Amino acid sequence: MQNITDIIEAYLKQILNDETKVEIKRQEIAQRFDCVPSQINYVINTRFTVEKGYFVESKRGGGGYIRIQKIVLLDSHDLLDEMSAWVGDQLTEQAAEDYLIRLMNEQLLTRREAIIIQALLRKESLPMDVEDQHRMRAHLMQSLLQTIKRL
Amino acid sequence: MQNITDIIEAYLKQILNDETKVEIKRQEIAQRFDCVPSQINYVINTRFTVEKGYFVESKRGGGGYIRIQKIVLLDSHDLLDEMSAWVGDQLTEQAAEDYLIRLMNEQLLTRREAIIIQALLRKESLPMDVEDQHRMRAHLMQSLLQTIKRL
DNA sequence: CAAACAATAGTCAAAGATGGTCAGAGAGGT
DNA sequence: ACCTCTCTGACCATCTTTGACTATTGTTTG
Repeated sequence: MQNITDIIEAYLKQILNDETKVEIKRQEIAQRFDCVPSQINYVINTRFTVEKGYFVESKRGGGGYIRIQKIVLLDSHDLLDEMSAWVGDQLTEQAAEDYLIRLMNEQLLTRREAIIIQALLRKESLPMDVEDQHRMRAHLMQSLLQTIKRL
Repeated sequence: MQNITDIIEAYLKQILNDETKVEIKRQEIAQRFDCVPSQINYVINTRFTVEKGYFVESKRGGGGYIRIQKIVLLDSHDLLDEMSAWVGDQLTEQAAEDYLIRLMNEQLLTRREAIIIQALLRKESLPMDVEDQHRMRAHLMQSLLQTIKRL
């Protein structure tokens, strides 16, 4: 946890523990953490994705900002359908993990269940070329989401 | 106990006596023990395997790391190995179900977990021809059995 | 009001920072 | 000699950091 990305991520998430949203000025944060402004975009693109449950808005020009919000979905059934749409027909290992963590946070899966499924979705469990792995992983995730609905 | 591998192994295990996990930087350790970085991979691949009771995670790039954790093994370890041998590399849907029921009866899986996994092993979840389904199903079952060992 | 200027944020590709793999050389034991 | 385990280094994969260039929005000026 010594790279800037993790530090900035921690900083923003700590704020999000209290507030439901955080609004920043890219340049300001970049200065505070002594990095280039585009670093902030990197943090947001890798740590505050939809898969991880965040919604990001921004505006350029004078008075510009970047706003990050936790997504709160009221109905788990909707969440499952939404996730299903997000997943589509291709899924990387990292994205799969993010979805599982999300399902855990929404208490739709236990930690143990998430760990088991994660293991099944790892590349080592999918003996095929990378393209097919991504398709296979997405397919399994879709089955999972549909199954959870009926549990 | 003169070779570097054994020395590094001892060093890491000594830390693991106090901590439940140890996180290292490959390059750092390699420098401390004056060897090439890939030596560390060798140590991990030969001394900190799942079979020996360790779980290893890593991340590349800036802020990368290698994390080693002790695994608590169940006393059902032997059963799982036996089942693994039985499964082999081909598995029908019915056989998979039987194994899952067995795992439930042994209290190694909850009912919910079994249902979820069964859904993932159904033919509808494995979009490929029957031959490949059987192989894929076996492969996933093997991953499952190995995963249960370290839960 | 339109044009120019200022103030922001976004994109992308290259460079940097790590860890992973693998085949072959080296070492030690039988 | 042969076999197995260890060690090494070239090459690969992945994640992070940086900066030049671009896009958008707000403000000032002619």
